[in-house]
Amino acid sequence: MSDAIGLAAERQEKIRKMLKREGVVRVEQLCAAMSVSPATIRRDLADLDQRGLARRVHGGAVSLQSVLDEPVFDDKTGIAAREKQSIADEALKYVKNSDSIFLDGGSSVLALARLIADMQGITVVTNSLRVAATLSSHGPRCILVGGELRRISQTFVGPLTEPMLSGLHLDTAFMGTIGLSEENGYTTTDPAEAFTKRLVIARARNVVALADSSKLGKESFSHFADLNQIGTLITDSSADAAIVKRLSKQGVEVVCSKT
Amino acid sequence: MSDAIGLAAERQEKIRKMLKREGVVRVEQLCAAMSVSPATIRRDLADLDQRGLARRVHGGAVSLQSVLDEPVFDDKTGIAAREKQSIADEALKYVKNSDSIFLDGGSSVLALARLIADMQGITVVTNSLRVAATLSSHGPRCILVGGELRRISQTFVGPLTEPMLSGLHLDTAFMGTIGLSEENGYTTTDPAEAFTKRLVIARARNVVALADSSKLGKESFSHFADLNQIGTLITDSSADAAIVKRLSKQGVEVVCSKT
DNA sequence: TTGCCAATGATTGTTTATGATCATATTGTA
DNA sequence: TACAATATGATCATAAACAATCATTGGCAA
Repeated sequence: MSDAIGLAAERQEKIRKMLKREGVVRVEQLCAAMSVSPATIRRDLADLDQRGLARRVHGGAVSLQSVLDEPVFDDKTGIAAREKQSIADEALKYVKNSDSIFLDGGSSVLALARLIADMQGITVVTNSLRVAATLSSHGPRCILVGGELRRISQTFVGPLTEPMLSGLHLDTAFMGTIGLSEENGYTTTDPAEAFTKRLVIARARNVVALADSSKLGKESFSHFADLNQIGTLITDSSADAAIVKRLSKQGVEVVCSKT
Repeated sequence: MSDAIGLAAERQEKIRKMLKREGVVRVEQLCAAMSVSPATIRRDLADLDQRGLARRVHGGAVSLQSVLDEPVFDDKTGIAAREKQSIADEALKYVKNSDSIFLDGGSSVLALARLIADMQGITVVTNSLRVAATLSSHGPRCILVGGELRRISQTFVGPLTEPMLSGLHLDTAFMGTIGLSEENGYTTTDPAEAFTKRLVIARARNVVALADSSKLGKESFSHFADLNQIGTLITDSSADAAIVKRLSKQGVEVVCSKT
């Protein structure tokens, strides 16, 4: 009370300043700096995390800025890493021995690629530089579909992928997506990316979509699949139950990984 | 506990920094740097490995960046990186604006790719994972020829490359080689690798071979080009003068980079 | 004043991170 | 090859941080 900082907004502003300056703050440190209890600081941090102004970690919080100065791609993997990991764990059950599978460039799919790096006896076809790099030193047979490098997604896309894909047979294709809505189905940002996704879907016996719950109900620019073209959707347990139910009614097998 | 770094995120950030700077870190070294137990460091490293931000190895971890960027596989011959660099410098003179060029998987060629990463206005076609990784964040247009991953050379090879290459036009192809002899021409270790090299040569208007002096007079298993199929050979100044002279007489333009 | 409300602090049981121990696996060396 | 040295993963105990709950405080209006 003596020199305690009264207003919540005032404290949070100060926390943000410290975060910006130091990158990391501890609960304990903040308590001392503002003469308030740990409970209050935790509430403030939870609030900041909720509003996307900081990232809560055990013991304190870290600046989003320090996460953001890395390549665009790594951010995506960092943000909902836990959900993506659990989605990947679930997806692994759809990989059978001696299958040939396709992995595209989504971050959940990349998490799956890491699990697959320890397998043998399957064939991985991919258009993702990151997947190929993950499997570069060891892992199952790896075939990369050529094409033009799209830097933002680190994938190879475009019409050049066609002649190569047309010669391949795929058991299961695992695909990420940017948006998934009941009206427009599966959508992504780039037409060239969508083109390649459509080719893959056409050649795969089964298609499994990996989409964390933030993708549900979203729409992006370029359509690449209708709902009924993709047999299985794996998402996380935070998924909106109403949407999941309606998708199920439309014949999509929806799997929610446990968090 | 005294000056131990408290937050896991903070430690991992620091580990990544060290990895970026040094390429390799050891558990012991990290324990000392942050005053925590080996168990904690191992957990951090396992976490980073899981998230694809580092690669765990016995005794510590290595940077993923270095795995893809560093030409670790070229010093069995004892040829210094400096010579390969000077060969690459020389080769750069054969790249003209608005060209489309091919870069294969040799280590001298990789050195050339690093120089080209700062250029614009050309198109790079490659079958090398390392070249693609080098150009992944920025650089000229990059097209990767698909195929099956050959781990030892980190290239994509085999019959699958054919449909893709057959649609492309190449101004200049820059190629490494394992052996180069007057009797057998250019040779490499792997038939699948040779197959792809032949395809490229057939589609390129000019071919420039990059071969450090240790390759001259050597022979490997699989033939991919006759001497007269490759117009220019760039080697280093330690090259055997007699061989160089005889090659020149056979119509090959031989360039020796200055050390 | 009285009563209400929002914010804070304290208490509780639970979860998470850490370090120590030990059996096993890996690496380097004779 | 066999051996020694080291690194490792698994397990457990401990301590710290946590979420949930409830009590307290102080401000404000009727």
